[in-house]
Amino acid sequence: MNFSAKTEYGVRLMVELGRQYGGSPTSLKAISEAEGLPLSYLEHVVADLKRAGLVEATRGARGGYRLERPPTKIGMDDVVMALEGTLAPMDCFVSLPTQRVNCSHEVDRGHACATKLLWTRVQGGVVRALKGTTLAELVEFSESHAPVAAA
Amino acid sequence: MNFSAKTEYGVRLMVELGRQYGGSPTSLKAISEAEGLPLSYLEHVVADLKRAGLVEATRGARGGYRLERPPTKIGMDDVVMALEGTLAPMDCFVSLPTQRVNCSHEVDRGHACATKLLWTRVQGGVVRALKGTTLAELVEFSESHAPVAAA
DNA sequence: CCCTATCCGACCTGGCTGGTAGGATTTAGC
DNA sequence: GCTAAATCCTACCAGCCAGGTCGGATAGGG
Repeated sequence: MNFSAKTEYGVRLMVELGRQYGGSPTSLKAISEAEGLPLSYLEHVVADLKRAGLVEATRGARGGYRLERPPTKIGMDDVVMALEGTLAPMDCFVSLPTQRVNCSHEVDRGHACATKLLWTRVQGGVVRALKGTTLAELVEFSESHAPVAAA
Repeated sequence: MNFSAKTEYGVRLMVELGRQYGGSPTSLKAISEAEGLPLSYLEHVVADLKRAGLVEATRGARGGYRLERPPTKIGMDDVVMALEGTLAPMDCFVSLPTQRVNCSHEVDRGHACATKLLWTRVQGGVVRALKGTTLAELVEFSESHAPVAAA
């Protein structure tokens, strides 16, 4: 069970933007330097976030990115979903837009696949944990634990 | 976020063994045929389960595998952990044997990595979901949903 | 205009996952 | 004791894709 590094980067990026919320847009360059992440890769990451409507861009000089909504209104489930594409713990586990989750090898032979029950519960646990955490919390957490705020 | 196919196979295998609990050992061949999984790969899978003390083997003709404990005493966290190796949602997220979980880039620059809070919660959710599910439940589920028990 | 940004798509590559192969060892049944 | 049916063990392989790079187009501020 592993979230991708892309997701880690994306979350870090969002936290960084959350920290600047209300101010002028933050450039990717600044973020990449602050977090020590490859700039060119961050472009892809932020593209996902933008597509999901979590972030808005200002082009041109002195441009950059800003959050679309206040950090308190951003659930981490949205963020992770945008980056990860899905929250299914198993490939066969597709949750159609309007439907409930369902496993592709539903009743593939005699008996329904038992793993379905398990993955449903796991997914539930993950989603609950993510939904119950807002970006604002992470921002606050990172700030309260900052040891020496830039010497 | 994805569990490996190996884990899926392993869980299916355990369910199959759970179904036979109390009887004579079940051979991998039988399981591979029942579940439509490659026999030679199952050998690797079952090796993990054995190493974790979940399953015991009888060698030789008419041999096979049996559960070490009754299905009601087997939490799915043990099973998945044995197969997956770890339940950390991020690579940097190592839980040392005797210690608490901790992220390798702890206080890697100015501020503690905020993602730690998030991954801790997610992991908690997953572990809770797994721990709260026993193999017995899955066995029962798969049996109760069996439509036509072998025509 | 020029510098700084976002934007966009093509491309590359190492490692990991899922799977195979082959042989050694153990044991039940005849 | 042979043989067949199993587990066991180790080495190998192939494809996929995550993570990362690059080049260039577009947009906007000073």
